[in-house]
Amino acid sequence: MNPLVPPRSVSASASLAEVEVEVLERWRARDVFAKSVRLREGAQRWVFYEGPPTANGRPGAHHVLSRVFKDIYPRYKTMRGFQVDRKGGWDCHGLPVEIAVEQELGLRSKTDIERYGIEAFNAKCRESVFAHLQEWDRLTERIGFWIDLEHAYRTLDESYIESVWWAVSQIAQKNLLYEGHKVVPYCPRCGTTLSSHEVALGYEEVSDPSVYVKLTLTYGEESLLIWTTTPWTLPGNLAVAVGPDIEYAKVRVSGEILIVAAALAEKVLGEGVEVVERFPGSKLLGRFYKAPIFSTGQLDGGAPIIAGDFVTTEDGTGLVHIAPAFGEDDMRAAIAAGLVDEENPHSVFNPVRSDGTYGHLVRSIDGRRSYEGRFVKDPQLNEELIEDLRQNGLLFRREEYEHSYPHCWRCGTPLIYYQRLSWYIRTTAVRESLLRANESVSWHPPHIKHGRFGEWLKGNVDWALSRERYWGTPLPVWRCRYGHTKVIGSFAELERLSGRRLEDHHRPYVDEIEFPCEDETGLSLYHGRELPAGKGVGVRCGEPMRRVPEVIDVWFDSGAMPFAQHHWPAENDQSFREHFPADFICEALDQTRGWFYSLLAISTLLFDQAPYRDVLCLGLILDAEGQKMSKSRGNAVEPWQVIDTWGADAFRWYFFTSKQPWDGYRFSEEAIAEGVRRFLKQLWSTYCFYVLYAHANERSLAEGSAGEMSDLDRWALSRTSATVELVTDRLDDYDATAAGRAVAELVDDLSNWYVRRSRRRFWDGDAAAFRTLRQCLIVVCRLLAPFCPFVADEIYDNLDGTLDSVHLCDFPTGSELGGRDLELERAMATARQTVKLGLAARAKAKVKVRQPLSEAVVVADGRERAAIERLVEIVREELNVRQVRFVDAAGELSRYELKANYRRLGPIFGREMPLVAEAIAALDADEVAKALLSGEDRGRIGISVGGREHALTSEDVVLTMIAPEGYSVEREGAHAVALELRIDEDLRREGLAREIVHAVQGARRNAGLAVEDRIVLTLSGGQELIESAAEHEHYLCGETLAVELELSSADLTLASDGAREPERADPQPDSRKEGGREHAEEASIDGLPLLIALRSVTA
RNA sequence: GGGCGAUUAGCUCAGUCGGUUAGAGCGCUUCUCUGAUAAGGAAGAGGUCCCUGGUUCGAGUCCAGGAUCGCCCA
Repeated sequence: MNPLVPPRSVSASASLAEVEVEVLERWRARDVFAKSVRLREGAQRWVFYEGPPTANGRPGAHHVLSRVFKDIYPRYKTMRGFQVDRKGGWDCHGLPVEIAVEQELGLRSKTDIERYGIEAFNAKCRESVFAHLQEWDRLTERIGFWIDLEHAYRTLDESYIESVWWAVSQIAQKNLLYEGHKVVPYCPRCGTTLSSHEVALGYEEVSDPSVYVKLTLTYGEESLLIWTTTPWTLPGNLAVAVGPDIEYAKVRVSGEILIVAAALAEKVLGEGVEVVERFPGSKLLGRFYKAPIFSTGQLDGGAPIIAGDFVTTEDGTGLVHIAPAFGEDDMRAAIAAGLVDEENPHSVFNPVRSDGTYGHLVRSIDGRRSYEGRFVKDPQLNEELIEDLRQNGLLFRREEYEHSYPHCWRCGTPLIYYQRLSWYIRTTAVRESLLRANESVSWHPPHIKHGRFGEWLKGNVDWALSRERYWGTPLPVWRCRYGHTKVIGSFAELERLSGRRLEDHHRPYVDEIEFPCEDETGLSLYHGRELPAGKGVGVRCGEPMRRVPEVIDVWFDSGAMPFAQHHWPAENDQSFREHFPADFICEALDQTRGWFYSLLAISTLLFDQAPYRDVLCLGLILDAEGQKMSKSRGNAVEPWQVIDTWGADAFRWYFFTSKQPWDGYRFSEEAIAEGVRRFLKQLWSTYCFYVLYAHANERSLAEGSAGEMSDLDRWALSRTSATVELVTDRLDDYDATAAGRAVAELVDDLSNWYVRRSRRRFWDGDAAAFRTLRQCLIVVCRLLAPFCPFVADEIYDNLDGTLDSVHLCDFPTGSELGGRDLELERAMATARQTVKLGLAARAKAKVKVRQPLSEAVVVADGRERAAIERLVEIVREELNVRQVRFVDAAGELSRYELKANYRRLGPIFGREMPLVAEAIAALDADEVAKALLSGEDRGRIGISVGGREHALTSEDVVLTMIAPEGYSVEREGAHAVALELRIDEDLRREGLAREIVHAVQGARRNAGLAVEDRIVLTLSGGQELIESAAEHEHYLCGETLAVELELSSADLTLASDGAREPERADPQPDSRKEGGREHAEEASIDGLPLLIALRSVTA
């Protein structure tokens, strides 16, 4: 078999989407993915972690985005020789699943769920998780994302849960797990806290009353002026916070002395207020004001002024009312000031009940009226509270305040920030380790590291781990009535303690497990209750332990995947160690607070190191108008539509090359179409060209003629090697964009330069040309394999096919094609530049390229001239001139313009640079050019600026050539091309012959002939045309594959009734077999009529 | 309100170490080439490099402030 002749014929108009489906079939049949991994067994590992998606929704365009980037680098690394296992994963737990089920079942609250039954509810969740699994699988395969879904980890699996439990128990052992009371967004109607994601769904612009309240100091006449937009929180007031470094002022206002931040005095109290005294906030610390504000039975007599780092002078008064039960800042400040015990939830005064109404303690300021049972966000209540303040002389002013405020996205109730008990991981204790671990990570783009992610880590707060929900990994904490707690780290341990083994450790089953408390000393979570007799230190407690009701935040699930996917440490020790840490992960930018963080936090807590080395962050996909895609807007892209129309490779190519992935995308089908047209089709067409001509020349190629390598061949190989080097460098840096664009440029050069310039040789069956193009195309396929795995494999399989798939090949190296020839690459660039100038000169003179000209005069010196001379045949043919003549700097065509080279001289002369430029411009340009270019007069030409002498070298100036009059000239930089425009008879007739050939080729095409079909040709027409044809008969026949040529200069009378309309390609494919079918058409050349009649004959 | 990013031709995007004529593709106009191409080539029109100030001999590029958009957080 001849390797130069591909087995399959191909169609230039094939549908790539259909080709892809065939390739997929081949992958399945040949088991290529598994083989590609197996092939590298024992090689150095390169580890990829799959960030698990949830399969309870349909996959969208953004999933395609992340999945193709998750695919390209593992493919690349595999081809580079690494063993890259790709274990899939599914995120199975969490609120999105629960919400979907709630909607399906028509449940509206937690009470509804509990009435329905947790067991049945969770069973529904388990089903719902994989509702769209099939579509996910289908899409994953169709876009060529190679990942092992058969052995995917699933966060709901028993083995996975056990590993998560182990992690929690480890963290507990390090004393980093605690139950704390923090302020969280809470929907009083639904009776549940909301995650930050849910909160973000419900922001609405609202107008709330805002009040300025005067609080008189316990010692002294002055009053603090505070500001709040939530009057209902005032009964929870425990303190006022000031900024210790902020300047405050005592201001006299209608007989009263008020204290406000100095910077805000005029804004709040009006211009020209009388400032009595200025002092720093630190002077207020430790003083007290009269409290409580409303009658609550707390704080008899007064409350303290404390420090708050969050206090600003942006708005308000610079004095902030502190109600620890209702604000995170408030809580932190109160803890810092020692007003509240972080460990003890009962130390916080919270006057609001869990349904959002005041408890019995809240009464009016005078204590006569009770506010018990009033809903705190009720506008009417707030008006009453304000009126109460006014009547008691505490209200300074009341305004309306417009701001965005979160509402429950399910029921629309305004949320309240509310103190709530939940379980926390003390990540703040390892903040430094987190930052250190982050330092070891390479982020793409780099600014994430110290920007978004680094900033987030610096502001780290403890991880709120628990959720008061149902469908999740149960929090493995058991507790007895005395507060002794036990954190279970394995199923075996639970079995040992309880004597029971569960098949399913989800709720509600795990909730039923009880065991006697073995605790003897642990009292850490025992709050203020008296120990019963006989339960003191050193005595076994023995009380039944029950699991706390919470489940674990799903982010902990996915963050535990490095070990939980292997069921480590219970088993697979080696597997885990071989796959930790990951070399590469890739997710969208929104994961900085999600998976990127949960992975890093858990890994740092357990192993004190980062779990990943390189992270690629992807941006968002916006629609063509720059709007975020969403189902409700109706602008979401349906991936299947794109794939069915354009193919997966086109989709992938768009994501890889249209822009840097982290910048986000403005999605448009036109952009994908352009990628197909400009790249995939161009590559495909080049490939089809090769196959077509290889088949046409099967016989001569089979004879094994070696052919002779030309400079163009050597250039193509070197040019390809250059791209290999660049692509490797860019992919190593996770820059698929630049890498892909480099491949596209190579393909463009191969198609529009190498092939175009080599057509003749392919026609003649020159084996060297075939060998070169085949080599280049195969390397292109190997370069392209990670990007467009389908088309790359299709072309490889037909052109080479040594291995079962291109994906089993090694990635190409720069040296395998014989390395670079930099001199030749430069020379070709110069030659192409010369051609460009020559074509521009032709265009300017309005002389068609088909008309030969006698001479092109090229102005070039030294290296440039040598380069063009080396490739002069290419330049000559491309410009269609009989000869190329050179003139150099000393020649008649050359005149120069002289400019200073700022880049070089700037640093030397600095501020004198303008003078230098002037001095250089004043020199005789031609003189300088001659002197410098000849290289003989180095140092002779100098300038004098500011008393300094400087000898000019050729590097110090920029010489630009000016062309003289009389030629059609184009120039750029230091070289120019002029054309001799005089056309003599000889040239004229050759031009006409070329026109005739062109017309006959058109007729061949119109007749529907194959490129290799021979013809019998009859031409009749104007005398000049026929004479030209006769003179160039050999050329004409050779070009048009005419085995017979009949010429007739008989005067043509063209049918005016259109009876002789040129025939179009015959739609019946069998017409050629019979041979001899006539085709005739008329053409007009330079105003002369020409009748072309041809008939194909069997060669 | 805070953090991060973006802003270059009608559209989509490049722009290296700061260097004096800011590029490419698409689209538009004119011309041209073609024994593979849905293509290729040449010319033309099209720019307040978001704004203001600063550093510098010199700023699309560096610094500060601001505007607009996006994301994340509050």
